[in-house]
Amino acid sequence: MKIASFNINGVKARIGALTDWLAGADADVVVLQEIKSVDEGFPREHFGDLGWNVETHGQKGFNGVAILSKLPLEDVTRGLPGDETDDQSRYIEATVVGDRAVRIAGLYLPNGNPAPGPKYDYKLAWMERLRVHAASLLASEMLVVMLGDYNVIPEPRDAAKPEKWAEDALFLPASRAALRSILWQGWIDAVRIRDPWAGRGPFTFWDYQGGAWNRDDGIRIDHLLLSPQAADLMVETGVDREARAGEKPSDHVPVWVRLAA
DNA sequence: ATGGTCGCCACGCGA
Repeated sequence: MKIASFNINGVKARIGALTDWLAGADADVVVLQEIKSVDEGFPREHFGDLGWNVETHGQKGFNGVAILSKLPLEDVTRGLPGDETDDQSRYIEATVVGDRAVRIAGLYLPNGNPAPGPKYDYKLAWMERLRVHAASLLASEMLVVMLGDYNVIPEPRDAAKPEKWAEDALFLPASRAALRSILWQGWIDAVRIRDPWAGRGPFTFWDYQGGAWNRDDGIRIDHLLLSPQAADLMVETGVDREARAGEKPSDHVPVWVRLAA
């Protein structure tokens, strides 16, 4: 089972790029972030005609997440537990059954800029809720893949120019510590362990501004976290860097993992 | 030091 994450920065603007990527990706399950659409506005028929089951958790204008799956999506839940007053659409979960059942958790973690400030407070509070919920996912002992746009640069080598991000919510010590506190529960960062002693990158995001792509001034903020049971079945992982060079690209590229499940 | 680019949706906001 191949499972991918793609922050598409507007599903309506990305129908072409997303369709093209899907045609060559051989993915079974794809979680999307920043669909920037309400549920009714999602091009459900377009992707349905291509054989995808679609579950969305949309929002007007901003945010919004979705899951596309070739296999049926079961036990779908929307929203991150822990705060009934949080009305931002950033989290969706579903189970996909291939050779084995895999729990898929798709997330769009708050950006948090400017920091300090209320947006950064929201980011850290959201990460604390994610930490608590992630622990319950691990306790389930299911195969779990928790993936998406984490909006956190884990380490200096995950940025082309780490010094540029020193004051940014994506790289502040508290953001990195909060991500580590989740990882250290026992999650496996699939792209990182592929080559644990490698140098910089691979990157998953290049800003539209300032020619960041042409300078390869990127960061790694889209992550695949695997439960130990899922990591045992990991056979391959990758970052589809070439998607950033396509027509009308998102500022993020897909990341993916293949499980023997 | 500043402005640089997108998407959404029709204006400024969020990233």
